[in-house]
Amino acid sequence: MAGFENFPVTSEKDSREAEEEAPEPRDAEGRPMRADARRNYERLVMAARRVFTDEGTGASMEAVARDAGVGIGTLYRHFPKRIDLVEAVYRNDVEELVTAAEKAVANSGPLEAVDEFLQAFVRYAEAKRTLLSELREAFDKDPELKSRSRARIDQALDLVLSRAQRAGVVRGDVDSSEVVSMIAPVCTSSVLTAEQSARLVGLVFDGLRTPAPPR
Amino acid sequence: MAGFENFPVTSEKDSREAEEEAPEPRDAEGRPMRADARRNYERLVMAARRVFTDEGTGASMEAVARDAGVGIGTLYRHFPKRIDLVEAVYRNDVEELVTAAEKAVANSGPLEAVDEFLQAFVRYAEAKRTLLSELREAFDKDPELKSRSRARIDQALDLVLSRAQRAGVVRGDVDSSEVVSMIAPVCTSSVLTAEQSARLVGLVFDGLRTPAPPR
DNA sequence: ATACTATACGGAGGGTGCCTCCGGTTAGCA
DNA sequence: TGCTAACCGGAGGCACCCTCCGTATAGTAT
Repeated sequence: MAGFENFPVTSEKDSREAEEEAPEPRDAEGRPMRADARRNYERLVMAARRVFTDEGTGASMEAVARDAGVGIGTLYRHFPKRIDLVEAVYRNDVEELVTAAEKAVANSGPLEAVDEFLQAFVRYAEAKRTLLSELREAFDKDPELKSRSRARIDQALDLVLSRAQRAGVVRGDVDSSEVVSMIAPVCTSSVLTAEQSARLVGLVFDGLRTPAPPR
Repeated sequence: MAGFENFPVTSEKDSREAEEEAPEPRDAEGRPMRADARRNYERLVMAARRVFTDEGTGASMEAVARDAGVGIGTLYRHFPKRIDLVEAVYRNDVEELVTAAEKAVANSGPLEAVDEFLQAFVRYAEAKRTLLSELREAFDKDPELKSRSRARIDQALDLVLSRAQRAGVVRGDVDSSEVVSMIAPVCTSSVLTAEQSARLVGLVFDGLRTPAPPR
């Protein structure tokens, strides 16, 4: 429906059903994408992210195509409807959040990793703000998009959170889903500025720490 | 800028500067509006509320004009830009919230009035959800719109809240602005359904009661 | 290396929506 | 009842979303 279903950006370690290591991007029919098609697909998602963050909802498809250096027809070949492009950008942002969690686990201490991930989440939500209404529409059209993305974000946070809990630096009576339930509305609220959201999430971080942080 | 500045719906008892009791609606230059103009203005706001709630952001100006039974030119005479119409609907909703508070104070007991107002607030916020991004734009264009509306809502809640506090049925260590700060993000959050928002506001209401409500 | 074919590319153009302009009509007043 | 200022309404300009189809190219077999 939305052009290409799952553009593999993440490197899933999920061994539940190791059907195939698929580093090769494939199109809807399962055939590998042609090199030029893949190049343009990636360019378009990147351009869309730039243009949407710069111009908000008012950004035009033509502007995205121009920024990507491709024709308007190419854009619509990959993303039949405007909402499909919004969805692709969103999926990309979610995957970046996941890799941010993986990087934090790999490169930072248990507590720092939590802080880094929460900051990444604030940035992620900030970008989401401008297209909030269009995302809502995408969620209405495809409810699974919302639940799957939410599950993926919960997993990502769990990666850093449970590690911090095992290390004893974060209180053990919260799970990642609860934390996301708390910070997601704060970060996407339309009545708060980005700074206020960031501050509130900082308070949540302090609340997670154990023992109590120095005042 | 936005057609007609302050369409008098409320009956302000503010005696700071009683320049004139103005039940007569006036246009930008201070002259009274012609009867047909006033009729169409009101029809347009009502029609816009209907159409926006039904069709969301995708609603067209033509649809509003049709629903109001006026020509497209008339719509643009009153509301030069689409955002001006959104703003008018929003102002109208805020004023209805204020009158809801006044009615609750007049017709219900101290505690029931608080509950009624909170429920009215949930409905108000629910209607606001669909045009959230456009409202954000309106706030950016005219920051005073946001602060004035917020102040007016705070006042409205204070009407019912302080009465309940004087009656001893609501804890005294909260003020209306705090309560609005708490429920506004909850009600406009894009990650919660309307039912979840209503439930959470119900919890806030329980938390306000003193002594603790029966479980 | 070359030829073939499936696939991708890109721009012209249709349809819709926001907004403007101006001639016809009507409310308010003497 | 007549005058004038103000209002009404629809045709049309401009921008944007999206479609269609002829052209160019990647991938493959010889």
